Parts: sequence; C-alpha cells; structure tokens
Amino acid sequence: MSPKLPSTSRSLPIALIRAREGVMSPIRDMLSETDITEQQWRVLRVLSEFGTLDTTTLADRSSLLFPSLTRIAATMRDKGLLTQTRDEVDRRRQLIEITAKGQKIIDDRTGQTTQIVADFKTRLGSENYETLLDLLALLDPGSHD
Amino acid sequence: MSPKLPSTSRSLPIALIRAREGVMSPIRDMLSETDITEQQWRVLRVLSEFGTLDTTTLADRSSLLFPSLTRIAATMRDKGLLTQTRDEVDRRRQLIEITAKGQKIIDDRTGQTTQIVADFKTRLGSENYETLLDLLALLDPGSHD
DNA sequence: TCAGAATTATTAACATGTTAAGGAAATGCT
DNA sequence: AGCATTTCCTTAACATGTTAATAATTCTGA
Repeated sequence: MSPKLPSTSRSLPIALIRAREGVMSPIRDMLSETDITEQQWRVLRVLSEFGTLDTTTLADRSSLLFPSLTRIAATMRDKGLLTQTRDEVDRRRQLIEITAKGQKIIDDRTGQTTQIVADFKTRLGSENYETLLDLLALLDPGSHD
Repeated sequence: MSPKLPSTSRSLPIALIRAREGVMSPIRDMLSETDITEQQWRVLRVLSEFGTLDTTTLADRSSLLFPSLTRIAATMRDKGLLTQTRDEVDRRRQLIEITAKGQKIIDDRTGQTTQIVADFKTRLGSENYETLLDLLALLDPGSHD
C-alpha cells in the first residue's frame, strides 16, 4: 500500500528548474551579445559587489562548485576580466579581483539589468516577490536550518 | 546616475539555484546508491507517470534540452532502463517507453521519495509549500503568461 | 507534383555540474 | 623539530547544459 508519488507537474525540483529558466531567459538574451556566460556574469556581479575575494568565498557567494570556479576563473583571467594573485600570508589561498574591463561589462548593463529585475517584480507583485525570496531561502542548505 | 544593482544575496537566479541545491540534496543522497543520475531519475519519473512518449514531449515534461535527452536516452537504453522505437506513422518521431527494470528503480524507492517530499512540506508548512509552487509557476516560461 | 519550408532528431563543440583523487601549504600535536 | 591532519586549490573523468550546424522526414502551396 505504498502511497503514490506526486505528479511531476507539482514537483518542487522541476518547478525550480523551470522557474530558473524563466528568470534566466532575459538575462541570457542580454548576455548573448557579449562573450560571457551566465556563470561568468555571476562571478563578475559578486566580485563587483564584494571586491577582492579568495576562491572559497567567491565560490560560495556565486553558488559555483570549486572545480567549476577553477575553470571559469582561468577562462576569465585569459579574457582579462579578473586577476588572480596568491595570498602572501597564506600561500594556499588565491585572491581574485575584478579588472576595469570586467567592471565595464557590468556598468554598461546596469540599466538593462535593473529593468529585468523590475519586470519580474511587476509580474509577481512586490509582495509576492519578497515572499518568494523568503520561501526559497528556507530551502537553501547554506542557511543552517 | 545609474541605479545600483540589487545585492546578489537577494538575487532571484541565485536564490533559485541554492533552493534547488537544498531540494536535490536528499534526492541525490538517495540516488547515490544507484547508478543513475538526477536527470535519469527525472526521465524515469516522467515515463512512469505518462507512459510511452515521443522524445519532444519527454524533453518538455522532464525539463531537459533536446541534445541532453538524446545522450541521456542512449545511456539509459544501454542500461536497459527504457526502449526506443521509431513511430511507424511519422518516421521522424521516436517513441520512448520505460522498461520493467526502469520501473523497478522507482518502485523500490517510492517510500523514500514520499518521505522526502513530506519532509519539505513539513519544513515549509503545507500552505507555504503550495504558495511556493504557485509563485514558481508564474516564472515558468512554459505557462504562457 | 514537386521544390521550399517546417518538424524531428542527431551530432559537434565548448562550458559547466559533479564526484573523486591528488598536490601544496598551513596547522596541531607530540 | 617532525609527522599526521586539515585546509585550499587543482586535475581528472564523465554527465549534462547550451548553441549551432546537419540530416532525415513530412508538410505546404503554387
């Protein structure tokens, strides 16, 4: 008498994937005219907001796995979007910093990005928008719940 | 005087990624004792729910891109989890069906899966859980909004 | 009927996701 | 000091995400 599985149409994992698709779609459109990916954009955003970061913190804040970030950072370094320097105090650590070229990519798109966010807030309504962020935070494993 | 970008800590894309991590974590744990991935599990779930499907419909319902599904289906066919047959009416189409071996993987884990879903409902509260699914649906591009 | 357009699926190429193994530097303990 | 442990990062190997190009089949309209 095992209970039936929920329909995939009301499945949380699938709903999250589809929502992400919907949210990323306009951002992807914006980035299509550049040479950077969605993940590289995320790295730029985090570096721009927090300044120089070590790799571990950067991975955490941009929600990337370490091995992915290793490759992405190497690519971005080669493109001149960021610099990597070794921490002289703790020589295991690497410090990553955005370059002027990287910052310009963000600055040139601040208006577009702001508009995209505003559109989603309008679509959901401000209150729902905040509610959604709060509910999503409850599912975040990094929130120590 | 361009407006400031929102902090990445209240960013919808990042919140969605992290939430997905949290939701998939116990499912990933469950699957770690098997030889199938999270995406292969999703394909099995959809095939089990809807029966024989053509590739396009299967890709849509399991939220996978076509090229990904091509590879995943080939892998799963080699593992004996599904069968692929050509549609005799429209010979462009391919029909995919779950095998008994594939169905068994789901059946053996119905209890665990149900428990995982129940845990999330408890964590959020039933009402919040439904609210979350509704809000996520608003962001789904497939919902013709 | 038949050439052009649309549909269905595959393949290619590169970036990322994911887990496991490995390497270098710091830390802790004796 | 010296060795095991831990931390930080890289590399490897394979699966998937993503976009573009291609092939096979069907559809459409003159």
